[in-house]
Amino acid sequence: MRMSDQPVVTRFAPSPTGYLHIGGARTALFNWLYARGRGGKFLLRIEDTDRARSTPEATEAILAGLTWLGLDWDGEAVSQFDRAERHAEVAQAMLAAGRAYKCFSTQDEIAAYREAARAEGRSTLFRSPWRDADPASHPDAPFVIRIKAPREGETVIADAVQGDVTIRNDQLDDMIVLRSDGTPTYMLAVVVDDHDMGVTHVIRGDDHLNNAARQMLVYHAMGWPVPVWAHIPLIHGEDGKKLSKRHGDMGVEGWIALGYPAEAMRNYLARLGWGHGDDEYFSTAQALDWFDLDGIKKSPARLDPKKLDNLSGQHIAAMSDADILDGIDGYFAAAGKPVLDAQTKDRLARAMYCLKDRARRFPELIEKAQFVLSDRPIEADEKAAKALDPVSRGILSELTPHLQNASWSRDALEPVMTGFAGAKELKFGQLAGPIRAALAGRSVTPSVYDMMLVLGQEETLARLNDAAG
RNA sequence: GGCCCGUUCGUCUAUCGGUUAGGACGCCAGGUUUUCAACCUGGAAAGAGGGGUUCGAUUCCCCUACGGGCUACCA
Repeated sequence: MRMSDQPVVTRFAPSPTGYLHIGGARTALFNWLYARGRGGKFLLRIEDTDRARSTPEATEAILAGLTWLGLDWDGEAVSQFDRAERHAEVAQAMLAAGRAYKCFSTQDEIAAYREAARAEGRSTLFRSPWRDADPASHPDAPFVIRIKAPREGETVIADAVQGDVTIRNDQLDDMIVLRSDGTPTYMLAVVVDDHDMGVTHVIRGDDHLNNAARQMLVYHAMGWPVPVWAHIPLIHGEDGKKLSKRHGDMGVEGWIALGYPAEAMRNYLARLGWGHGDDEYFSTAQALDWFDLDGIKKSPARLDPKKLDNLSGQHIAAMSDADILDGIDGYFAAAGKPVLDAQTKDRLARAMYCLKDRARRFPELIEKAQFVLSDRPIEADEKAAKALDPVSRGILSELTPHLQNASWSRDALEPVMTGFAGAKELKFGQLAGPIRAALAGRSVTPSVYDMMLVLGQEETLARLNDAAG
């Protein structure tokens, strides 16, 4: 039975040495989409074998990032470090089977070997003298276990994204699988874990493409079925270079703090390096339905915040009020602002219908919601203050009586307002500006009618009178 | 240095030998408009370079250039 015929099992295997960055998030998303879209399993493994660089905080940040993105995993996250015994066991098994050997070369000897090789222009791959040594000649000294790599022929990686990638076996060295302190190396650990976890599809960054050839050695040595590989291109910054701090290489919490909803991030990330015809804006359900390995591009993609903004605006407009409120909660938490209290939420909810389709990110929505979040007296910002010059204030004081007896609906208000503007020979804009300033203290707001409706007659008149002075 | 991968408008991409090389974001112009967001119409904008193969190449092959990755007792 081929791996590709079994129920799909994918995994995301980050090393907890920092936050979950955008590239990792996309890798996780691809794995999640592939598995979930096929009724398969999506597993999580924390590659924490590098004790010096791994931190629990990083693990927490990664889990939090995945959770925010809505990428749920099956079962408990596996700690690679906890499985060290099993890894060592496999190394011993390969040793016993003659597929691996003890190497007593010291690090100094190896370094010297490489230096000489480089000087002579030879391959710097280390060729251990212990590969075929008689066990009887083994000294009583520290050793590592190296796998016996073939030196003839070639290894073909049948990659679902990259196609067949052929590596000559003389490019492979006898990599170390077990260190002298008895701990496993990454190359051994990934293979053992992927095998034990039943992973059928390994979807990961193409920085691992060459490693796949080395890892295949372990599969072969153990007689294990090789998973389907899919090495996806890395994401680059706006300048086409590797992601840097300047160019979007922040943790997902950074994107949350910028005010993007999770569904927008999923949409945008999925669209980066993967495509489904001309579809740009789509739901997670559609992505689940459409996602496939053969739609993945082979070239790296760059981040485009403008496009993310555009998609984000479309998603916010389409989200339910409750989802938006939840999203804003997350945004406030990530941005280090106080959580929304019930009253604020209630106010936002009342105005949501006229806010959601005019904001691309949550901060923009909050900014436009100031009219309903603020209480009297309304403080005008600089631009709004300008709109409240003496002439405008006069206009407002003339307007209020007309609103006093108006019935409070858009249909009723509209003729009153336009009639007033017409009588005063004002363009509607000349009237709307001051009203906007009086009601919101801002120059950028939802439509004046919506604000009046949301605020109610009493509050509207009070604010108008406040401004009219 | 060696090996591997990549290269279509500024960006994300479509095209799976024959297209006026399509779409989206962004940009420019105009329209709509009470601000913003949005919307409508139009526009500029691409096959890295060079060789092949072929009746015909963006598409297949080779070389070069550029970009990226791997080459650890890191993951």
